[in-house]
Amino acid sequence: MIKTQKHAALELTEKQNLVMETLAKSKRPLGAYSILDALRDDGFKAPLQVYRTLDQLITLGMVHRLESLNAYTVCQLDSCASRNSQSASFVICEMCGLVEELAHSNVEGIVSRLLTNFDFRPTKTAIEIRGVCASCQS
Amino acid sequence: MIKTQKHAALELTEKQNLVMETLAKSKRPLGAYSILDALRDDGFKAPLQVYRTLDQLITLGMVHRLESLNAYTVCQLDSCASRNSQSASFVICEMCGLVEELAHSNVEGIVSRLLTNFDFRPTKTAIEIRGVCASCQS
DNA sequence: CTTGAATTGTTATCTTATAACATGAATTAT
DNA sequence: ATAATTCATGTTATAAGATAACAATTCAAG
Ligand SMILES: [Zn+2]
Ligand SMILES: [Zn+2]
Ligand SMILES: [Zn+2]
Ligand SMILES: [Zn+2]
Repeated sequence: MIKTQKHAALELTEKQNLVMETLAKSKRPLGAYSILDALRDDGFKAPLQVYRTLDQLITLGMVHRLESLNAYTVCQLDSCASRNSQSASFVICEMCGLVEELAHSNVEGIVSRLLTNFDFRPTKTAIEIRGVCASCQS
Repeated sequence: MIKTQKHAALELTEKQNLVMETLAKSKRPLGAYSILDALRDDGFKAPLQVYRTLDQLITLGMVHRLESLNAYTVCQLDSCASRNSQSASFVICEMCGLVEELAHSNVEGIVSRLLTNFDFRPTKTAIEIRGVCASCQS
């Protein structure tokens, strides 16, 4: 085959594209069952089809799971997909639901500083800062 | 009444004490249903009794929810209860299940630095760093 | 082809969490 | 004191999230 492995990895399957589009269209993170409902007419018939597709996209660093919401959102950065990053940091507005991803570069140093006294090798970091966003503070 | 409000707040109800003891006895975080099973003979008959008690203890800053595990653990610090802190940071070993809480003082500055460009007022921060602990690295 | 591995589909089930309503205790008003 | 209101707790039912187990399909060697 002619395609490089990396190139092939970037070509998403039909199902992966459908989930990406559904998440991208939504302004808010979606639960797996909301995604399922949105894609009932597109070949998704059971939760597992959604969960498997989400797992694939998460492994690619294109989707993240919001742990404190049990919900999923498209990655807002370039750096995650390019490094297949499983780690992501978010601010989440409790009033309007806004979710914004924090740049990777800011987070890395911070994590290692947090761990200075903790002989601990991190593999996956989840930072979720909940509060009130700029426009909801008025 | 003679007791100050603060004093009263520190006196836990029977149910709160039972949940605290159950969590403290366990070396690992527990799910709500595990707590329920452990306390079936002590008056807990439905999930909601556990969830309501957990909510109260979380509000007091004595228990934290581990978002990435859907599980609950006793606070390991003094600072959380004294300030009713809802925010907590943990390292979680993926090999042995060890959970260790990171000191509040280290985290606060870090969060505000993360938010320097993000006109965002944080109310509750969850940091969960997964990886491999010291003893599991051998 | 045939076989075995990997992926996908399907059903059933498990875990986690909350809604809705009932009951009971405590506080306040008449 | 008793009725009315409020607040906490109990109970049942159900929603929402996730996975186990197995069947069907695809696809690449041999
Ligand atoms: Zn990302
Ligand atoms: Zn907002
Ligand atoms: Zn704590
Ligand atoms: Zn360990």
